[in-house]
Amino acid sequence: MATISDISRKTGYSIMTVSRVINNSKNVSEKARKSIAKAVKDLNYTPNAAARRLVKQKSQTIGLIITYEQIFSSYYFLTIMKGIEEKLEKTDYNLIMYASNSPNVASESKLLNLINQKFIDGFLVIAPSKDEFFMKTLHTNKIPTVIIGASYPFFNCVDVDNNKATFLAIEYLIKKGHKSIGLIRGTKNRYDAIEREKAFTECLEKHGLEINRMWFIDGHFEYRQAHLNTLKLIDEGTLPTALFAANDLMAIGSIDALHSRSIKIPGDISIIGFDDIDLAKLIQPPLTTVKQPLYNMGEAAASRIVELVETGSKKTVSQTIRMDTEIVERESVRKL
Amino acid sequence: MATISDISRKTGYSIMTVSRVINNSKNVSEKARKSIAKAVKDLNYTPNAAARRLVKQKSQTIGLIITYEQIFSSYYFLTIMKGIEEKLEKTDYNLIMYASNSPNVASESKLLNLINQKFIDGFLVIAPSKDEFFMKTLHTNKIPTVIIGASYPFFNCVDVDNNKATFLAIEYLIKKGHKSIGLIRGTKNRYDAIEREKAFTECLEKHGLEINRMWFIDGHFEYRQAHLNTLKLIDEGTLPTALFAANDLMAIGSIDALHSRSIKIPGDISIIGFDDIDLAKLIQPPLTTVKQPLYNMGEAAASRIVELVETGSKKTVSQTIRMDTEIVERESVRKL
DNA sequence: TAAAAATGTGTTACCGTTAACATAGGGAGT
DNA sequence: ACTCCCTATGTTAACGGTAACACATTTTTA
Repeated sequence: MATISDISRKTGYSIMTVSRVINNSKNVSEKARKSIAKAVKDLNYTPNAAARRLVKQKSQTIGLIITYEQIFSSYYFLTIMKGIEEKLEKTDYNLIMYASNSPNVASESKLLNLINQKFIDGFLVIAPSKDEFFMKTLHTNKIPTVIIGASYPFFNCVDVDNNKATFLAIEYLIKKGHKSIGLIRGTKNRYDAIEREKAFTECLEKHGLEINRMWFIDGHFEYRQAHLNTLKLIDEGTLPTALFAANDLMAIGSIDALHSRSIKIPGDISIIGFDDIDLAKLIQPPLTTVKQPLYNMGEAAASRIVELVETGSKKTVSQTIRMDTEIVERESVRKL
Repeated sequence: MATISDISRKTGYSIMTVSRVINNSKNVSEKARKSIAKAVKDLNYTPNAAARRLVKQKSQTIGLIITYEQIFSSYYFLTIMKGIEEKLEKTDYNLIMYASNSPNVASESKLLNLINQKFIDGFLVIAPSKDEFFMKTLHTNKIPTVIIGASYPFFNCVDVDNNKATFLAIEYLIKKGHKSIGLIRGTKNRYDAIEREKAFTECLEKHGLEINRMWFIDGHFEYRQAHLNTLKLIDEGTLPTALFAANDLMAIGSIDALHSRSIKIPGDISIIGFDDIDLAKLIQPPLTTVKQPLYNMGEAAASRIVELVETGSKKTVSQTIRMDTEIVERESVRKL
């Protein structure tokens, strides 16, 4: 592989001038710039990352921590990831994924080593659950970190206002004339699930509607659990006229279950989701849902972590960026 | 962060002796070793990865490429990954995950840069599909690579014998007295799916049993597709007495569908899976399946890639390691 | 007991890049 | 014409480690 000296030798310029061209510094003549650029191309040169890291004392790479549960509810996570990747692509930063829960990733010492060895400069964490042990490590060691999809105290976060978004969904249903509304809830130890469930009951209370615990379906943010437990409700209980699912995957699981029992959507029951994953518009009927700008959240988080890393996280005050949500009206909710 | 010179200064030994202790070289006195080891601990020293990479011209890291489909069929992939991680943990190598299909990962140039910049030393790829574009790049550039869960020509692979494993499953069903057997097939462009389907028809032919195309259910290796399409078969067709699913996730999707139509397993229909994922033993009835030693496959692949990277892949001849499979008898198949 | 080998330790150069400083030449201002 | 400053370029010294070699000192071998 070609090095900076090869370019230097080939063009007759010193390595420093070559370095300047590569780094787009100024004070380089147009002539030098051209000649060196050509040589870079001809020799197919790319800067040696290790050498750069060594001298810069920075790795120019961001670690993305995901937990196993995320991998399961994959659309959600993939969309965010895409936003992160494409934003980072425009900067000088690389991305490394770490799957946590596996015994040897994200352990306290591992995490610190990554930072200390200048292996990575900062972390992005997608929707950690409430009691995630490594979050404490991240916090006490002041490691540059941005969280996506959860509003963790003391951290930089990119999140939606779950309360507001849930009110949006429920009041939409109410406006459509629904008075009996059920909830398909997410994983119990996740912030988003907790906040949405809380907002759900608050909203119903506020509008003086009955809160019927029978209509709380455990979905764990998963397709299968939502499906199975919806079936159970159908077979053993009575149905509300509308259902609010804390994510789209569960909404879809529920819809499939309803269909398999010949229950029409939205004819017999309406359903609204949360997220607006790709699948939402592809299923029958297309799913009405609360859109989270997942892709943009990924982008925003990427920008923020780069900012933190560049300015030094110690100097900046933690802040949480709240993204807007909106109802995407499709065909799974009908007016009563 | 402490460096090797800090240790040197603190202990009075030269940096070279310190380096020797850190790398467990011999020709170091017990006294020096102890004194330095203590200082290492006291100063919480860890070697700077960038400096090492620079001088060694190696990154000591392996890239794991997974495609988005893998993320979906997550148990399979996670088990393999765990094997990889835990094996690599015992060596001096790090692991970086790359999710392909995202536009900016695994593109030709990106892949080459990773290698050229000494950012990673070699790749591990989990079950790439037949026409995966980056496999060509990997091959033509002679990049150290090991494939898991597919037998790609010209590559180092760790795989099972899908033909043999499928025969095992089908002949098990036949031995139990089944004569009408259906297939839940996987994603069409994946080697494992293709091989298992081929073996399925061959085995039926060999035993003079009818091959009924109506009983071929498309499952795409996914829970939901298998579920939906099983429902379709139940509602619109007749059922065989047994079903062979090309992976467990589909078997489970199918079982859930059957159950929701009050069809008893194994009473009314038997079903056998493939993989032996964790969920297999947890569902009702516990799933009889062909066990793939996924964890061990991950381990074996990790060992192999390290071997390739250390000895230089040019010198070694490609080989595919075949792991054994076995039937795990549980309760989803009954004797007719 | 002298020569050879093994052991423990240090010195130096280098990996590829960038930061900081140095220098030479050309224009502008007075 | 003389200083002053800007522009383009080069030189040197790091960054933190390892390899190769050198050199005592001790141990083994003949």
